[in-house]
Amino acid sequence: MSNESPQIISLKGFLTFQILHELTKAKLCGDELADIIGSKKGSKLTPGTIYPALKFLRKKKLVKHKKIGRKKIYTITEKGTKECEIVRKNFLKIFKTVLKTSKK
Amino acid sequence: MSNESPQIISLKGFLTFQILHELTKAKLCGDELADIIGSKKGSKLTPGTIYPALKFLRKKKLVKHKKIGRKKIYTITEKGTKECEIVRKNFLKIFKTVLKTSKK
DNA sequence: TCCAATATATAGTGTATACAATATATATAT
DNA sequence: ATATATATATTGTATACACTATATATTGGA
Repeated sequence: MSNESPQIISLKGFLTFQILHELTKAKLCGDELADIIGSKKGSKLTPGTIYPALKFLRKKKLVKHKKIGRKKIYTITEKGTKECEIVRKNFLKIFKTVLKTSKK
Repeated sequence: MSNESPQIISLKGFLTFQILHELTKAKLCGDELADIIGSKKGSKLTPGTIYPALKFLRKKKLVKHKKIGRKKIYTITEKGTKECEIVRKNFLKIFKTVLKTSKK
């Protein structure tokens, strides 16, 4: 009866890095980030996931926002851009071989 | 003044995936895995990190081992191989764009 | 004006890392 | 044979994510 555990190993992690990465490409509000990042993993991120992460990034001054209507449009700061580059470098160092292993 | 806070965003995560990935390339004992995975992030994984992770993978029958002297040589199982391929596919879906952004 | 939809936010919980400290077993060198 | 180094393992603590559930604020339309 559907003992279909979809996947044993979870891919939970690196959310703040993903947010910063998306903000290097576009200005987005929380809800849009929840859509974009969620679509890559199969389901939209819930408010309880995205907003605490944005709060953390704001506190660390890696992102800032401007209120437009009821939305808060987020932008990456200069500090955030630097941070994102450093983290990306470390990320690649760790996962380089995982990525190269291209399945035919 | 070295305000060199090394990195604000952590890259904690995906350890079991990393272990499985390494075991698709070679048979290794726990200590060797701690070395290899640790070297990619800058410091060797401690016993308190690597052994619980191996215990989890054993319980899930994604890896098996053979005792050789004081070492336990780990091998990925068929189930583990399948799992690793699924997880890799999802991993790439999530982080594809991160990786493409190659810094010159 | 007031209601529904949108967007944001917090509280509480659980899991997976990750560390230090400690313990135990085995192998190797002397 | 015994001391030292190696390898495995557990305990306790801490943190980052991510979820569900609930709450708040704001906007735009009826």
